[in-house]
Order: sequence, then C-alpha cells, then structure tokens
Amino acid sequence: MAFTKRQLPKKSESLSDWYNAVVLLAELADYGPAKGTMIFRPAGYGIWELIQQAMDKEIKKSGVENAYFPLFIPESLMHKEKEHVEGFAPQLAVVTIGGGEELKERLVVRPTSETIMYQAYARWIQSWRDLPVLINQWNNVVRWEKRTYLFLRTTEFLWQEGHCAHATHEESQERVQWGIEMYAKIYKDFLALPGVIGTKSESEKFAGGDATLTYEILMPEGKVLQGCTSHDLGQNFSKAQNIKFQDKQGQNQFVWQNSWGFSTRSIGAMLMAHGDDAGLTLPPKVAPTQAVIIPVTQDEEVLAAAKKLSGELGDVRVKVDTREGESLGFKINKWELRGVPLRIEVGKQEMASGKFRMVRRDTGEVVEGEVKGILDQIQDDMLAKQEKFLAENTHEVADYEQFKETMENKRGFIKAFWCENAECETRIKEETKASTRCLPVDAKEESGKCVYCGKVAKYKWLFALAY
RNA sequence: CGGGGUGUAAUUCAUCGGUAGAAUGCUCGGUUUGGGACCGAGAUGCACAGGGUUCAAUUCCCUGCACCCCGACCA
Repeated sequence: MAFTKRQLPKKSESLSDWYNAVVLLAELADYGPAKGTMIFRPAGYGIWELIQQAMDKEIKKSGVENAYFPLFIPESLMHKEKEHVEGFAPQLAVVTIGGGEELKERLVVRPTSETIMYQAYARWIQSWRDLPVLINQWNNVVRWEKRTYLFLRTTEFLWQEGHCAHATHEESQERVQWGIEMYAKIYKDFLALPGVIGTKSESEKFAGGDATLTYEILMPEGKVLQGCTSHDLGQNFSKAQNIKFQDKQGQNQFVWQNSWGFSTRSIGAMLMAHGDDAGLTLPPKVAPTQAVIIPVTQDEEVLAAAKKLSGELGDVRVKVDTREGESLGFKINKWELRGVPLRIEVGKQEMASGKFRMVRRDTGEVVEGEVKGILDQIQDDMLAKQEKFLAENTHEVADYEQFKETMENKRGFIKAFWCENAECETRIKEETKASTRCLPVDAKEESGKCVYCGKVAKYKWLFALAY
C-alpha cells in the first residue's frame, strides 16, 4: 500500500486505531487472505530477524541446539496429556483431508510442539547418559484465535520453542529460570521493554505444566501483555508419553521437562509501547534501518555526499533515501512514521559546514556526535522512559475499594495481597476485569490479608487488565 | 463464539433502485525541493460471494465470508 501519513489516527486518542494503521502504513505487515493470518513484510520480518539473531546466540551459548520437528501432529498424540489437550482443543486447526481422501487419523497443525517432540524424546532417552536433551526450534504455530490483531495475536505466528529434558527437577527448574531471564534480557536490551518476571497463578499457567514463569509488560493504555513464558512441565509429559531413563543405580526414572517460548507478539508489544502521534519509534538494536540519510535536494553533489556518508558509518544499518519526486518534508514524515531511530540530513549547508544535521526520532532533538554513540544513547533513553512509565503505573492498594477505584481510573499494575484461592481470583476478575498477572519473583513473604476475602495472604500479587 | 459496526479504485470515503465519483496514492511531461510543492495529461472498478425481490440491484431482503470495535479464549 502506498504511504499516506495523513491517514494515521493519533496514538494519544485511539491506541488501537493508531496501531492498526501504523503497522500497515509503515509497511511492517499486511493482512493475509485467510482469516487471522498476517504477512510479515521485509521491514517487519527484519525486526524479527534481529531478535532471532540476538536470541539464537544466547540459546546456543547456553548449550541448547536447534532442530526442527514436523508441522503435523497425529490427533492421538495430542491426546496423551489430558490437561494439555483440553487447554488447546478450542484453538486447534485440524487437517481432515489429504491427497483428496479423508484421513484415517486427523492431523493437528501444531499449536505448540510438546507432544510431537516428546514422542521422539521417549525413543531417544534411555540412559542417564542421554540427558539432558536440550533442543530449541524456530518455527511457526497455529492457534485458532477468535480475535486477532497484527503481531499481537494472529492465527499463525512465528516463535521459538525450547524443550529440554533433565534427570532432576532442580536442573529443569534452573533451565526454566534461565529461559525467562534470557527473555527479559532480550526484552530490555533489544526491545527496550521493561517488564515483571513472575509466576503465573494456577488458573493462568500453561495447560499441562506444573508452573509457568512469565514476563508481563505494561502497555500504554494500562493493559498488561504476557510477553513470553517459560514452563516447568514437571513429569507430566514424561509420564504421559513414557519418557524414562535408567539412572546410575539402575532405577527407571521419568525425566523432568521444561518448555519456553518467545513469539512475534513481542514485536507488537514493542511497536505499541514506543511510537507517538507521528508514527513508530524503533529501538536502534532491533531497527532494520538504524539511520536514514536524506539528501535535501537531488543535486548530484548532494547525492554523492549522502552516499559517501553512508559508507563511512561502519556497521550502522543505514539507508539513503534517493527517491525522486518527494520533498524534504515528505521524506522526513515518511521516515518518522517508519520509526527509524536517527535521521541525517545532507544538503548544501552540511556540505559547507562539514556537519550533518542529525535528529533523534524518539525525542525530536537535534544531536551531534558519533552515530554509533547516539544510537546507543537512544536505546538507553527509550528503555529508561518505559521503566519510568512502568514504575509510575504500578499501584499498591490496601483494600478492595482502592483496588476497584484504581482499576476504574488508572489501570496499570495493581499490587495487592491475595490468598491464592481461585474463587477470589475469579470474583475479582468478574467484578473488576482485572486478572492475576503474576507473583513477582522478588516478592517477599509477608503477613497480610487477601484484598478480596480478608483471609491470610502471604504475598502481594500483580493484577491487571490483560491484553 | 456472543453483542455491535463495516464491506464500492491501491487507500480513506461519497453516491444512488436505471451497471459509479472525490480526495490521497499511482503513471507520464514539466516546473520545484531546508518540515507533507505545483501545473498539465493519464491509468485504475465483475461495487466481498451466493441467493432472492424487481422490468431493472452496488443500492432493498436473506445466507455466507472477511475486516474493525466490545466481551469470553489466548504467545
């Protein structure tokens, strides 16, 4: 689609209209012809590639190897773990016809790969010497979501899913912890998105798992998005799929497992969090184009100077906008919309002075200095801004009245004592729409009273309106 | 999957029971260019799909589908 920023709704007025428009106008994504599907255009896929590169390095560094498992899962396999299949059943896409004939056994398009990977693990793992199994895969999965949203919730999405099997629970739990911390690092250092690491409640945890660690991100309108998760699967799947090994004493043991996933949803969160009325603002580390050089005129010497400059910026990802027939103002607006972190203008003035006019996308400030350093500064400032927002919108409440009042007027994270009884959780959700997001990992044990029922509560949980 | 809304050019929309129009975008020519330039000439439509009603449907009705908004589900 052609570029027209005039059509961009104001972020400050309507976040979802702004988001939908900006993603299309900035040419990050487009709608696919089938329901709920999306096309990742080069500008959008480029962001994912940068995230992948950074994360893949971390994954491999920790000893996990990449592999690939099939897209289709025989339906019977899905049914091995009861809670798992029940949790995913409403979201499955199932192939019933192949080669023009009705299939004897229907094939589920993977919504996640636990079952198909673990049937192989069951064969691969025999001895304590075969452990740990440390495997990750970068792939696509399909979940038939009722309500879709570009990047944030699509029928098919891209992600990585790590699946490890260990001899002991402790070792598996370490990996679960490692996963969420690695994700938090990517979110903070690359996407400039601070969040809260915590444990999911019983009702919110992964279907078939024992415990789920999550990274929860506060979005601009005060709703909270589950950024990614790392699950302690205990022995649920190993018992269901008979993944056993003989230990050093010759005893048969079930393995302890974990899985952890990080999806293209992260891009959506990042786009929504940063940006303003003029368009996107990409954190430099995940911006496919980190700096754009705009020749002010189409004069040959100006174009030559712009091209020369682009060659002098080392490994900065830079683009020179030599497109004809667009005025300076038009180009500036175009690149602002696309969120390129730094704009460099090259014209007669710059050629005379030898100093290029550089403008930061995030603040609009005119800056001087070395490009690499400026980009690092932008990255840091963008994170700091989000951290401030997160801190300012985390509200501790003493009683239920305050809870309701905060949900109605401020939203954001609400920190309150909860007795961990599912009934209180459900009631709170029904009455205020706020659900438990997590028990932060750094929460201290205290003696308090549940904000809802007044019974003994040990911890302050985080509640929020979920995305 | 429940409630609401919308489907007309690439996009945003107008129109009208008698088979379509604007703005933006696109193409060409020219003049321009320091925060969305201008003039001129063009190209672009099975009016979402299928069924009705009607002499005649893009328009009215039904069904389906898609998209958007609000719920429930969710990385």
